[in-house]
Amino acid sequence: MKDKQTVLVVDDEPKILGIVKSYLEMNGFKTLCAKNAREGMAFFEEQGTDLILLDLMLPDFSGEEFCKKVRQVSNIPIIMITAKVDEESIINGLNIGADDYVTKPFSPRQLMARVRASLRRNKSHASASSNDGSDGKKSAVGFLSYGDLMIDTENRIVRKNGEALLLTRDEYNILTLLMSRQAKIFTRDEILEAVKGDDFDGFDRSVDSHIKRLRAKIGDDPKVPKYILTVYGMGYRLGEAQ
Amino acid sequence: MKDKQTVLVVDDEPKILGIVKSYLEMNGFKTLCAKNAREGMAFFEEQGTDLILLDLMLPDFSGEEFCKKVRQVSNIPIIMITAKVDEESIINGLNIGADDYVTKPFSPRQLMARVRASLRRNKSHASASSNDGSDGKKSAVGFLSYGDLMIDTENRIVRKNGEALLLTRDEYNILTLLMSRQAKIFTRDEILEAVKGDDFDGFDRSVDSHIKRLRAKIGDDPKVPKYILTVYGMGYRLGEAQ
DNA sequence: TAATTTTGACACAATCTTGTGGTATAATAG
DNA sequence: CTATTATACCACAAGATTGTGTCAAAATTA
Repeated sequence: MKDKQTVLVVDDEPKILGIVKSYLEMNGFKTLCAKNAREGMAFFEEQGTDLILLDLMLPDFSGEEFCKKVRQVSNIPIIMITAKVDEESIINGLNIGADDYVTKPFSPRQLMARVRASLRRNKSHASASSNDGSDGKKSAVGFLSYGDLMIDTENRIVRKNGEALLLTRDEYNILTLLMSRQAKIFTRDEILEAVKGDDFDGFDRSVDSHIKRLRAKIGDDPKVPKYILTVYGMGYRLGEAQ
Repeated sequence: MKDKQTVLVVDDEPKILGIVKSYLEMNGFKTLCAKNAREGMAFFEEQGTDLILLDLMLPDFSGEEFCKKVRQVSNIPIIMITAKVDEESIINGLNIGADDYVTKPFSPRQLMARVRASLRRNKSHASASSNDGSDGKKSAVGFLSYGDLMIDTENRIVRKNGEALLLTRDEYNILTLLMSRQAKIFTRDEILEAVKGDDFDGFDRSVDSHIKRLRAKIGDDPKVPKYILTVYGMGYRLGEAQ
């Protein structure tokens, strides 16, 4: 079903190169390792890759230039690797054409998540991706729907009976999460992880606040919810009242 | 349906040990606590664990050595606990074979998320889980069925003739337990242990209450039960009247 | 910087769930 | 058949969980 995807890693620290390589390969990717920009360019031009992991601090010429050069001929995802302190370069990097970044030190989990996300995002642009909907109703690519709710995921617009709702970022993300797997019960932790990332250290109850606001906006009565159901002791899920 | 998974925590700070322990146990894990590497090795060798949480700064021999030793014989996930500043050791740790890390201070959520993610990842590599169905009917993964009852274990939905039943958490867990091994007689103690954990200190009688409520919800007449049978002097089991 | 929006926390009320005692009923043993 | 033991049932209290209003902190925008 799929050929192994290739990731080019450009970093001058051999340690990081080694770690990243081994984790990528553990996760089924083919890797090309370059210890400087020149080498990286060579790989990129000769072999072709599906994604580039790029340290911005390189010995020969800068990651920025590398990034620019690649962007002149290709749209493949580029993920920067930077030190956390260096916010300036992050902003700059994103400006120049990188798709995402990870800050050192990063966990394998984090890295793989970013890599997969970038590849997914890129794929969906390149080729019509299937809707992945697990046995749900068929729907057009880029749309999620449930009842009279419809989400245009491409443009982040939520409509109820055609009328656009003004959702905040988190509200939108939560609703999209629930809609993406309509039967599944999402625990508060899962919701927080999906929406805020796994280093959020607030309370579970903030999810309740979001759900409250969401329900209000989509016109769902908490006593008799039609959309967002509470599963006592577990979490929330989308579905019809049972 | 599931044995409790065991996590070995190796840390010389009693405070952290205590906190981690309590959160793990709250989340349904069995924990082994070791305050130094030697103790940890002993636990690992004698008891076997599913995951190790390892502080890299240990009094006797270093976490690195510990990690290496474990890696010589096992692939179980190892998550490092490190101080935030110590980037060097993080990189080093990942190099040596740790799977992930959390930096102090960490939130319980974060910790649990990492633990679960690591276990999930490891499991999917290790073995395809089977349906375990003891000579029962074949069924799709994620479903249990008996008569006109069906449980979608993925989404925690119980249906009778297609109609969803509203079960509480404990009711659901008990029913799932009984359904998971249809012929087996479960004693009240077994039921309590499976549902409430082994530190529950209530009475057996509460199981009766649950059974009563369950029977009412699934439409089972206690005088002539079709689903949940009482085995006098023993407990309960699923099955047809004898 | 100021104004506005968004978000997280908290307290309290409302709701749901569960454990328990007491008693009635049923099953078993003698 | 009676005594004994086990289970069913009920009502209610205790305990958990969730909903909501409010407010302050944080983020965003002007």
